[in-house]
Amino acid sequence: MDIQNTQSQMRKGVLEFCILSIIQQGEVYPSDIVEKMKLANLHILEGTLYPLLTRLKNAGLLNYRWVESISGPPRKYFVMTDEGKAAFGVLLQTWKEMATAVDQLTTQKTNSTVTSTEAAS
Amino acid sequence: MDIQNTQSQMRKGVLEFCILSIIQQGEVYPSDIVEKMKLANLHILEGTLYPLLTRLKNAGLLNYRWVESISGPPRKYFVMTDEGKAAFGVLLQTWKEMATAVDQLTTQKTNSTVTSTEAAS
DNA sequence: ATATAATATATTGTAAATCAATGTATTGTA
DNA sequence: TACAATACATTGATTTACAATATATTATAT
Repeated sequence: MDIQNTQSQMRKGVLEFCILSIIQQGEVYPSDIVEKMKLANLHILEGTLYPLLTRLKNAGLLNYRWVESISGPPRKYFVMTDEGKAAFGVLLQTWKEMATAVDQLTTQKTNSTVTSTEAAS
Repeated sequence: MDIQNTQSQMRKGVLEFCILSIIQQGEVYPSDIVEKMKLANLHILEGTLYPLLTRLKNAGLLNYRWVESISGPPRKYFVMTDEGKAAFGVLLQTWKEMATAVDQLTTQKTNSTVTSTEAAS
């Protein structure tokens, strides 16, 4: 239990949301996603990404198509389904609301000490 | 794998950060925390909160003191340690950076389709 | 007095998900 | 022919939130 753990927890929470966002912006294959996430300082490993994409695909939010590559094996390019787009809209709203709530919660002023008399209520 | 799961993941990620924030604002006991989190639409259950507080206490970020209550058993009021305040400062910075990164990532424009020729690089 | 309700701290077992490590397959290059 | 690079994928371990339940204290109702 250290700070780094809490920091990574924070990043984990938005992983799926960010990945859906990246795919919504255009077709990508897993390495693209890793790279884009890295640029946003939200690192994700392949061992995390592949099962996650499979989950999202099985949930009907994503589809993929094979695209041949000259420099290696074929790639799975992922695209959003209509259901995925709708889900992303919901998550965007959730994110905005949560970010607002967290900002409010974390920028309030300090309170005073509690006495045992006040603890009576 | 549904949207609600992703939503709750998102909220989980900021749990510790928000709880540290609440305690930093003044002494509270667990029920206070549950209530304040509820007001921010970030629900947390006691089965989650107690182990979490114990973890934070063992990590040296929190301390507590017993305060007698007239209406029931004594309460554990939690306070931040100096180490906890420092950790909260770091997390606040992490949150701000992450929120900015996520906002940027999720408000970009849509790209075009990838051709197999472009997949050569 | 005794039982019940309310409050409060705490633990246990389960399920989900990330990560590190590794595996499998394909293509290009030495 | 062997090796390196690229890419998809799985496995085992660890963490952790949750639901359910346990334990204890105080107030209230009968």
